[in-house]
Amino acid sequence: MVKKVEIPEDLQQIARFAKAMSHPVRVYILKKLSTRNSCCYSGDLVDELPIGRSALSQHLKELKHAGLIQGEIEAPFIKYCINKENWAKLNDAFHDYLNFEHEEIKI
Amino acid sequence: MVKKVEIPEDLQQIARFAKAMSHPVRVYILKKLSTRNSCCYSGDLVDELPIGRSALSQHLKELKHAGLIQGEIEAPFIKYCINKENWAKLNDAFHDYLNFEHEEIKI
DNA sequence: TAAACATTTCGCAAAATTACGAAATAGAAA
DNA sequence: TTTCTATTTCGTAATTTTGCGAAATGTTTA
Repeated sequence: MVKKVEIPEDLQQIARFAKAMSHPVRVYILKKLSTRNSCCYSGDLVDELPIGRSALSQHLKELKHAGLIQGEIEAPFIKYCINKENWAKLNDAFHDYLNFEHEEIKI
Repeated sequence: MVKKVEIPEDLQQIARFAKAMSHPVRVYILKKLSTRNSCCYSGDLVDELPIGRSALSQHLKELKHAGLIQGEIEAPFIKYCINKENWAKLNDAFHDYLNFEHEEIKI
């Protein structure tokens, strides 16, 4: 008897978060913004990273769309910061998914 | 003065691990195999999951290629298990990357 | 107002991902 | 040996990802 399973929402959420982190540039940006609550401008990143402005812009858009960062207009710049609430959700989700305690089941 | 940065290896590794986890089916498989050191067959998975055999096979191949699972022939089946060593590396990498302690810098 | 600046959006192309069914492979059972 | 079973590989197609340069947007400065 076959019992097809709808993949649980928490695992689907892990996959969405993982997808947001599946490119080195996005991992770099998230690391930078999540460390010491720092923020930065697109221009800072384009100077550091080995990609052009429009490609960077798309990565920022994707992270924004995933809810992991947010941009605040500080003309003529846009200041990007981590979205603390959702970053915490990502942390919690991975914490639950991975077994950091490495607990062994003891009988 | 522009200082282009080569993205550090540890962040690139996070991106590779995240990519392996960027599809719900693969998240499901890793969860299943990493919990209670269980192993399973391709046939078990294809009965549970909403994809066909060949698509599943490709996901298994991808996880194998990422080093996260390994297959052992147990004819006529192939028994898939988590690769404990690399799964531990993934755990450590995410543990370092994410800030699970949520420590605040206190002055 | 015009020129300069920061960033995004558009249009495009190359490459990767995802999925399927058919065919291939390999071992087990008859 | 032939047949069955479990799984993978192949060929193909649709979709997504990634990146670039050019053009557009909006703001500041001259």
